[in-house]
Parts: sequence; structure tokens; C-alpha cells
Amino acid sequence: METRRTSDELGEIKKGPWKTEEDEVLIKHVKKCGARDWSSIRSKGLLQRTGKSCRLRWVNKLRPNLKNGVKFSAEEERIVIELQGQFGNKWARIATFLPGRTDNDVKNFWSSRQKRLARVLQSSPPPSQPPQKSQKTLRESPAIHKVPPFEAPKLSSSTDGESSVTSPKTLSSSSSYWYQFEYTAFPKEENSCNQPPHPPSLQDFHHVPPPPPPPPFDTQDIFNQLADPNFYAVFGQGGTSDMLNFPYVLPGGDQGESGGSCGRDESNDAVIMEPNTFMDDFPMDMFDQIEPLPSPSEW
DNA sequence: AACCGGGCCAACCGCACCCAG
DNA sequence: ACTGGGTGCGGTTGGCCCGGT
Repeated sequence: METRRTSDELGEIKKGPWKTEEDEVLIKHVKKCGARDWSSIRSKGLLQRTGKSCRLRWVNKLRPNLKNGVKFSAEEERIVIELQGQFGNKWARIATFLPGRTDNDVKNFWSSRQKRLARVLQSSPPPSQPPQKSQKTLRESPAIHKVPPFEAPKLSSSTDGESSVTSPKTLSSSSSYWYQFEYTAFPKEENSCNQPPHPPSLQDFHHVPPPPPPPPFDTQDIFNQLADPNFYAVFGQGGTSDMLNFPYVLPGGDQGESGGSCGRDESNDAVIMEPNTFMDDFPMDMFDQIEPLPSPSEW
């Protein structure tokens, strides 16, 4: 019958996999209080988890509309690839473009992809080798190359960073891009928790993050700076999807899609890999350039 | 059938930032 | 102006699963 929590009790921090009961408690809390006050969950003795842990669990697994257990679609892959090239490892930012995906999802997807690419590159023959063998490895990692073209939101180098990314219309046909849409699933219940300055509706949580500032240059600039076409060839994003114009990669009809709507500079398709030189041109030290890829904003 | 390696995923950790007191 | 708590984010790790040998 003890309602007070001693510091010892509070000190017991549970780690590891979450149980269903814990999830239920957490969901209840969010319904009641909104997705905030994470630390109060523990201080109230509801769960022996840290606030961080609770938040993470909510964000990554319990939030409504998550695409749990759903593999990344080809389009999502392209979005990630493209945006990673523009934002760098800003997973949370990238995730805002992928409804139902979390930063963790994106991060995991990317790291898997990196590993896969690393393996492909390692097992790929030196540049002098014939491409045939390489094609086998390509087949083994379809996600790497068989990604239909994607028209990324062009973060035009306009100084208006906010609006540049807030125009997701350029991104993909299907979806809205901001988190807030995900929080409409829970009807707001009574708020017995600390009242925030504004009603703690779930829709308020993560109200639209300020769109990222534009990179100082667009992807093509980045590309030019790296001066390594193969980087983009392998990572499948290259400032423009046009770089993926490998006959065996894309069905011919798709590539030009250039969704046009984003007003991209059509001259960006300057670099087109020749199919028969693709693997030939793999630089063995390619990952030396890839690894330290900083966020564009840091360049 | 057993073993092994790779892929995937959930969760933790540390750092940075923000904001209220 | 300073400080501490809360939160967000990116990196990393460990475990499970699955397919290939």
C-alpha cells in the first residue's frame, strides 16, 4: 500500500525488452498526458524505466501508424538514399519524410545498406576485373540498385531553408511528410498531467519540426565536390536519380520521370554511368570517402 | 542436421540542446 | 548568467532469425 516511491525503488531501472504490460502502461500514460513528461512515468512509479527509455519505446514501437515489420519499399529506399545525400546522417530529419518510419528505422536501414555495400565492394573484383562477377553481387543486393528513380525534394539553394523542405510536394506522390499526422490516432483524453503551455494533445507532440535549413549547395554541388561519380553510383542517389540510368537497374521507362514538379535543373544529369563500366570503375577505397560523410550543413 | 555468416531489429548509451527556475 | 532536468538525436551493440553450406 505504499504509494511513495523511495529513491531505492526509483533507482531500480529496468532495462531490456519491453513487456506487453509495460507497453500498456506507457500507452495509457500517453493517452492521458500526451507524449511528454516521460520522466514522470518513472517518478510516479508507473514503470521502472527511464524517461528516455519510455520515449524511445513510444516513438519507435507504440506510436500509431508506424509501419512496424514492414520492409522499406523501393520508394522509401530512394527517399532515404536521396535525403541521406542531402542531409547526411540526420535520421530524424529524414524520417520526417517517411510517414510511419522512425529515425531508428531509417538508421537501421541505412546501416544495413552500408554493411551490404561494404561487403559488395569487398567481394567485388579489382577495377580490372570483368563485370560479370559483379553482376552476381548486384543480384544479391537488389535493394542497392534496383531502386526506381526518386525525385527528391530539391533543397534548392535558396536561402529560405524553411520553405525549401516544407515543400514536400516535390517528394513523392503518396504521402504527407510530417509527423503530426501520426498523432491523430489517439483521441485526446483528460489531461491529468502537468499542463503544458498549450493543451497536450498528441497532435501537439512533435509539432512540425522546423524544416531543415537548406544545404549551402545542392546535391549536384556535393557531387562535384566529391568528384567521385562512383560514390553516387553505388549509393544510388547521386544528386539526381538520373545517375541510376543503368539499363539493368532501371526499367527504361521510369528513369526520366524527373517528376519535373520540383523544377530541378535538368542539366544535372550530366553524369551517366555507362553500364559496362559500372563495376569496373569501383574504386576500392570508396568507403574511405563514404564513411566520414558529414552532414551537408557541415560542409 | 548442424554450423556459420549476414541481415534485421530493438534497445541502450552518450552527447547536445533547450528551457525553466 | 548559471545550473540542472528533460528531451532529442545519432552511434553502437547484442540478440534473434534465416538462408546457405
